[in-house]
Amino acid sequence: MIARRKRNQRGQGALLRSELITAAMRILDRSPTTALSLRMVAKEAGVAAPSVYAHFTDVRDLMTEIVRECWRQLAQEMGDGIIAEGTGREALTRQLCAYVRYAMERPSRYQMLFAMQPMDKAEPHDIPGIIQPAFRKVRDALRAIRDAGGTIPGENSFSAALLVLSVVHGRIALAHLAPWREGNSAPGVEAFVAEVLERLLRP
Amino acid sequence: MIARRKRNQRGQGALLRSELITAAMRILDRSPTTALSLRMVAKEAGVAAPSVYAHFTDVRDLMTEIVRECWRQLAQEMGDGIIAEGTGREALTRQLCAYVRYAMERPSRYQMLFAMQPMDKAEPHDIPGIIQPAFRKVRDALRAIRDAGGTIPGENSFSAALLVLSVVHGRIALAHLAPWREGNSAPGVEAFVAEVLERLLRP
DNA sequence: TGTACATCAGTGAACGCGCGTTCACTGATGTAC
DNA sequence: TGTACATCAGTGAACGCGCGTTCACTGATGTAC
Repeated sequence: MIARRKRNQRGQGALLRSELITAAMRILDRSPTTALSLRMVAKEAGVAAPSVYAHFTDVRDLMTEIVRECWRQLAQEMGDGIIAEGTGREALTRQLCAYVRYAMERPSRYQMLFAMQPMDKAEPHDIPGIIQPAFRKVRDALRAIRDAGGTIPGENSFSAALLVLSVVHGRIALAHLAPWREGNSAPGVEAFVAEVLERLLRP
Repeated sequence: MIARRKRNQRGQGALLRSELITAAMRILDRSPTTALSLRMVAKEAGVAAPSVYAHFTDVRDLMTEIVRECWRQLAQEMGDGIIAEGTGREALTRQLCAYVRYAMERPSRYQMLFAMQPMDKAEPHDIPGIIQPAFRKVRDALRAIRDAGGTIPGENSFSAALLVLSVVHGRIALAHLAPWREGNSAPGVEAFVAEVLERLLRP
């Protein structure tokens, strides 16, 4: 049983918002599913279901913010990888290995990233905005490689990043379908990515 | 309203099984969602919910067979592409274009392929078996290219196929996140794949 | 040729469940006088 | 310093819904005699 939560102090009501999101992360890390619900998240946070409405307009808003948080975390772990010194190519490799590790160690969180249905054309959608933190990191690394005189696979850093992320995500998705197969472990996929990168950055 | 279906003749009860699966396909083609339910499928087939149990042990069995059918169709469309004559490389390109077209024109069906959660380790799972029809087609085409003296990207046709399918699936998944963006249309993705293939098959 | 019966394909009602959302509320905490 | 009051964070009960699954059943169709 989840312990009943102590209510926030006056003026600190907004804290519940982030507590709800981290509760969602705990659920995702614990179970191999993408099927989150508002009630599950509220329960995990130790709060009654209606309390969610003080911080999110509806269940879709909640889910969107959870996905956004997943992308933000992924981008951050990719960023952490790049802080260490090294050439552009090494930096890119570290970045993508961080990406693969995130995806393989937290499969449910990763699957959330791509589970979002594109919304109605009528209402404003900013899936690109949600994805950008991670995409930009790869594009910038490729740009650095090109500016240092290296070869990148594509006309510009944008299309090169699209290719690189396609192959990395595609490989991860296939690995997730059959995680028990040899080669589909985290190190297996990392090795695959390193090898492909080597091939793609060859002049 | 779905018309109430005429019951099958005696001895033809098994027909309902395939009718249920094609009903599921109709739902997927009509709506941009992967959230199928047993009751939705039964209703679309013009049948009461309990009737499903004569042909599938439970909802999971039904869903598994629906996914299997999606893979089978995909493999078939890829096969149709290869019947025409041409070099191995042309055949592979046509095959992958068929793959891309299937994914872009029937996004919900395509998303089903990857929405299956890997099942409990305890029970037998044959996701690889489900995927194989499509995977083998690509591997065989690559094998033919190599046997004809061409270069393939990887030590053997299996790892080359893994690379090729990774990049194709990855690109499609990214396109599906933002289908309204230029370049994420079916022809845009087909062009991307053709370009990448050209690069990967270069000696 | 007629009729009783077995089989088969499928139904209708019901179950308990979790879902998103609403509403009026509670009770602690700070503020004004 | 004491007290009335407003605000704030969150609750409990209820709603209607669709879900998967069960059960006893119905009614058409073929078969045996």
